[in-house]
Amino acid sequence: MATQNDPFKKVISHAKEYGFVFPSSEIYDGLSAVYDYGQNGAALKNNIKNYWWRAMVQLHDNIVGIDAAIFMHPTTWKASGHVDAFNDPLIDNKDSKKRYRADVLVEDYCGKLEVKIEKEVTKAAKRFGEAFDKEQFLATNPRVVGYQEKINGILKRLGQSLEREDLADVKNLIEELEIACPESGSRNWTDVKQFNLMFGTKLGASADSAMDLYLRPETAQGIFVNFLNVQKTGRMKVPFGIAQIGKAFRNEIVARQFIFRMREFEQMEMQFFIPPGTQKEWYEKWKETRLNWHKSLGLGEENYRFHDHEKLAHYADAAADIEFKFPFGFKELEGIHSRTDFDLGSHEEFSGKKLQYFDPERNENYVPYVVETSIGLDRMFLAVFSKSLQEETLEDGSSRTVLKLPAVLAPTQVAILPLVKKDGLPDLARKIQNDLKWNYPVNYDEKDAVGRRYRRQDALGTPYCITVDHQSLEDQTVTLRDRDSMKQERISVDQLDDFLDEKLNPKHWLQKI
RNA sequence: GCGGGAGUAGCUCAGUUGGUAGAGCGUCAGCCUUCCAAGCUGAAUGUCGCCGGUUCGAACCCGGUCUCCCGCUCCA
Repeated sequence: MATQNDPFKKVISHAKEYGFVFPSSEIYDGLSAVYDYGQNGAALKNNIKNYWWRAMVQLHDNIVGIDAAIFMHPTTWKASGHVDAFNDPLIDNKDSKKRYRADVLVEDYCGKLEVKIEKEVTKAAKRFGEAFDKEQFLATNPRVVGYQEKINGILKRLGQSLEREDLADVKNLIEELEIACPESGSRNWTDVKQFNLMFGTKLGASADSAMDLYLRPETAQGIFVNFLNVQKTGRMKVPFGIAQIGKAFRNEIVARQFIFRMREFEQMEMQFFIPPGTQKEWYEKWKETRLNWHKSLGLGEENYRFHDHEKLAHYADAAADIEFKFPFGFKELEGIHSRTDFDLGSHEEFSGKKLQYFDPERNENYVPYVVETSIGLDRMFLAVFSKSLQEETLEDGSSRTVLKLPAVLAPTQVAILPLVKKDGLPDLARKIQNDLKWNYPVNYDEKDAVGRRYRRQDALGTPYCITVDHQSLEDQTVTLRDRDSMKQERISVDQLDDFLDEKLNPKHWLQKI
């Protein structure tokens, strides 16, 4: 891209220029794929969190929220499967510059051998007709047996090498098998390197007593390990949910696209514990509920779609993404996963503690199934921000930049502007500001022509501007200007609270769900 | 990590064959103003990403390095 007309580039520079998102440690040239939220970004982000928390926790009497630590006992990540699944041996082809997973290359090679076996079977089946005994053929045909032994040998060696992290041997294996790059046909490989998607760190100040830890790669496990704590102390009855907002960390090989994929990111998720066998129904229910939450913000229904996973993660029996139309296309915004009893079951196994629920209706103990909703807070921020940023051409042919944030999320919800900064107008404006600031984030501005101030507020996404003029001094009315329509109406000062409550109270927004 | 592109004021960018930086917008102070940016006056802000080399002299040439963007690779 790199053209200044690119809408995504506009998003990034607007985010910086107006105090929403800054590159991290910018005075030191920044840090790759790490960003800081500025004064307006932090406010917007908090408002998004709040909107989610209200919808999920406050409005559901069977969902509670927790805040688990980022550090967790290392065994957590064995139980969750991350230690295995987040470790990839990668190898580059020096000629084609393509990167592959080394184990996948070897497995693909074995796949080709299996195809050869299949061909032999097909040939033989034709030759022998009715009398063909497949089992016997597989066990006795020397060529087929040879192939099969080779496959078994390769996979065994691969497994052992990966087990002891003997990456040199994985490379040897690739060379011995003369595996070529599917793209270039070249056999000019780099060494195999292990990529761990989890960030490691140490607990304990002295090196010898230190314990290896990971920064959590997902927040979900903090909920699973607290399942019983919450269920018992909260007297929760299945079905119930535990929600959490928090940071997670993944050492992505490539982190890109501004705040869409960061190495440090924030998730808002809820794990819903249900009786085994009811997962299908709850999965559908949460898919719908979550989509409605998104729609309630009014960013345009056409910007959302579901993407059902065909290839499922190791823990899931159904999974879908809610995708949003970002400036760079439809991408995952939120995931809804039917996680089965994988997590709790696995933690039972590794911890030796029972993580079960006695269901009085069924009169039995079971490990609850889980349906998860997990939304990337930074992605949600980007979705809201990028969709709201608009360049409008006005009737007179001029243009304005306006950030049409959902009013309920705006960092500043009301700006108070004295028409001129004399004749006592600022005094009344300040008085109105001091009244309103108890309920809303309010901004006061008296510098420059009022039209310019409107545009400034437009760029910040402030939905309402209140202008105090000379008439205000006489009859206690002000003009109230709407960001999106640019229309103004005169309203009495003592009606402001009612008007703003109608427009800004999250209640009215959440009732649309 | 590989390949390509790029880094000059808060933003967008200019900078002619190497002679130590400019514009517009924005910001700040003030003036003028009764309702939708681009009236007036004044001001601040850059070690031209960083380090090194060539040169009397480097934003410009060379080497290295960092960061960002795009495409691969990876991705619960």
